[in-house]
Amino acid sequence: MNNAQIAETFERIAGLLEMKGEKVFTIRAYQRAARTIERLPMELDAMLREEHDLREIPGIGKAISEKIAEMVETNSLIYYDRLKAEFPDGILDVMQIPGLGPKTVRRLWKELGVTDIAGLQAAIDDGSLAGLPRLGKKTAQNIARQIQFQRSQSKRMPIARAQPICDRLIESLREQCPGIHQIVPGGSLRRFEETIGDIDLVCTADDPAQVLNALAGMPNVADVLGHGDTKASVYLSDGIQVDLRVVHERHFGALLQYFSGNLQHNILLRDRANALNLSLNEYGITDRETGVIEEFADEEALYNRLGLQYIPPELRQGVGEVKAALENGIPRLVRVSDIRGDLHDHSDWSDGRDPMEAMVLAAKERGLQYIAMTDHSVGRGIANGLSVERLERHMAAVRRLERDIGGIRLLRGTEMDIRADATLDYDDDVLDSLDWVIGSIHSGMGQDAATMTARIIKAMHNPHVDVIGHLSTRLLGERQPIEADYESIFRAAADTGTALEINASPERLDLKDSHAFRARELGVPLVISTDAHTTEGLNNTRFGVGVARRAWCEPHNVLNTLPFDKFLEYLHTPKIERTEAFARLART
DNA sequence: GCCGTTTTCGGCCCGACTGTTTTCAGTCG
Repeated sequence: MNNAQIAETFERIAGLLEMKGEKVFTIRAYQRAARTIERLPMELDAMLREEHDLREIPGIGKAISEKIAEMVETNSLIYYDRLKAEFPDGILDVMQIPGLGPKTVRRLWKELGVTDIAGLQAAIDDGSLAGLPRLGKKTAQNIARQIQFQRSQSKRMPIARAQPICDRLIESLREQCPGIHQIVPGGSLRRFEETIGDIDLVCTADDPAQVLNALAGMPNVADVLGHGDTKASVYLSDGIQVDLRVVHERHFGALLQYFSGNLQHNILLRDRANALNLSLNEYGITDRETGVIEEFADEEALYNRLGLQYIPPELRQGVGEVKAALENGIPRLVRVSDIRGDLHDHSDWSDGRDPMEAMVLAAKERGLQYIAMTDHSVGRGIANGLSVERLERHMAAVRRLERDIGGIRLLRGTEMDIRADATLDYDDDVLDSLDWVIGSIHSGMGQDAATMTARIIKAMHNPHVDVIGHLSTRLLGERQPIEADYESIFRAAADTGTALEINASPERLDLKDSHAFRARELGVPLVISTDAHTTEGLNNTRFGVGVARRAWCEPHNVLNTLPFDKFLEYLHTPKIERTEAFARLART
C-alpha cells in the first residue's frame, strides 16, 4: 500500500470511529496521522524496508505504526475490516455532506434506516427526516440543497483557477465598500496549496456589516450558507465556496494567522501558547493569569510573542515548522526575485504559440539573465517536434538571436522524449551539441512502476541528460501521475548528477511539494521552470516558486538561482560530479 | 491514540453560526 492509500484508510477509520461515538482524541489522532502521512516526503514502505522507526514521525505512536506495518506487509488491516463491518457501506458518503456530522448521520441510520445518499434523499422527500426531534423543515431543506451542490460541484480546484477568482472578488468588494482597510486571501490559497477547497478572505473595515452584506449580495452568489456579525459564507454560481471574516484593524495579525491555518499548524501554535500560560484565538493572545488580551496588527509580532520566528504561510503545514521556529531553524525561502533564468521554454518552432524572438524579448523584459529554448524532439510528431535537421537550424537561430538581441544569454536546448522503450529521441552526438537537455516522459504513461522507474533511471545515466522534466506527468484534476518508485528515482538523480524540474505550469506543478522536499533533502539540484508555450506563460514562475517554498527550498537548492557564469560552470562540470559541484557553487 | 526542559498519567485549540430550542448541541473551519 502506498502513503495515499494508508492515509485514506486512517481517514475512514476516523470517520467510522466518530459515528461509533469513540473518544474525540482518538479520532483526532487518526485524522492527524492521515494528514501527516499524506504529506510525508518518503513512502512508508521504503521507510520500513530501511528500518526507520515510524514512531519518530510526529503523531505516530505504537498503535498507528503497527497498523501501518500491517498494511504495508499484508495490503489490508484487520482492525479496519472489523470496524467497517459494523456499519453499512455507503454511510461515510452520507457523512461527506456538509452540515451532516457523525451524530446526525448515526441517528438517521438508526432511526430512519438511512445508509446512503439515495436513502437520505428519500427521507427528505417523504418528510421523515424533518419529523425527527431536533431536526426540522429548515434542516431538511439545507441538506437537500447540499446534496444538489455536491452533485454539481467539482471538488478542489487548481490554485491557478482559484487565484484570479479571488482577485476579482477582492476587487469587487473594494469597489463596493470604501470602508475596507485590508482584504487578503487566507487559507489554502495563502499557503499555496496546489488545489484549493474554498476561498478564504480576511478583512478589516470600518463597517463589517457592509462588507458582509456586499458579499452576500453579489450577483454571482448562488446561495448564502451563513451570515453573522463577523463572518459570512456563500456559494458562488460556479460552485466555489467563499468564507469572509471581518474584524477590527487591531485584530488583523491574529485573524490573518488564524485564518491562514492549516488546522494542525494552528493547534500546534495554541499548544505553544498554552505552554506559556497564554491562550491564542483570532483576536489576540490572552494571559491566563491576568486575563489581559494582547492584540497584534501583524503576524510577525504574534509569532515573536510566542517565542517563535516568523513562519511563512507556505510552511504552515503542521509538520515540524513550529519546532523549527522555536530553534531558529526557519530557512530563508527562495523567492521569485531569486530566479535568474528559465530553463524550459517553447516557441512556434514546435508547439509554442509565439516566435522565439518574442519569447526571448519577454524573458529579457522580465529581468532574466538567461533562457533555454527547449522545443520538442522529433518523437513528438503531434507537437511539431524537431527533426535533427530542423534542430540544427533551431540551434543556429538561437545563436543568432542571442547576438542580435543582446543583454540576455540563450541556451540551445531540447525537451526530448524518453521513449517507452527507455531509449532517447536523439543520438548522443546530437545531444552533445546542445547546451541543455531536458528528458521528459510523454508516452507510455501507463507502464507499471518497475518498468517506468527503470526507464527514467536509464535516461538519467545518459551523460547528456541534464534534467528530467515534469517527472510525474500529472495534470491536476485531469491525469494521474505515473506509477513509479520515486524514492529510487530521487536517489538516482543525486547519484548521476541529474537535476529535477519543478514545472511551474499551473496545470502541472510537478514535482509536487512533497517530492521536491525529498529531492532537496537528498541534495538533488532543483530547477524551477515555466514550460512556457507563450510569452505570458513566463509569468508562471511564481507557481513553481510556491511549490519550492512549500518544500522548504532556499535559493541554494535551486539551480537557476545561479548567475549565468556559475550556471555555465555547473554545465561544464562532468555530470557525475554535478551534485557536489552544485552544493559548492550555490553556497559561494 | 499521542505525548512530555514543569508530566509515563492526565491532559489534549478555540470561537462563529445555525436551527431548534428557551439555554444549547451539532457542525464547521
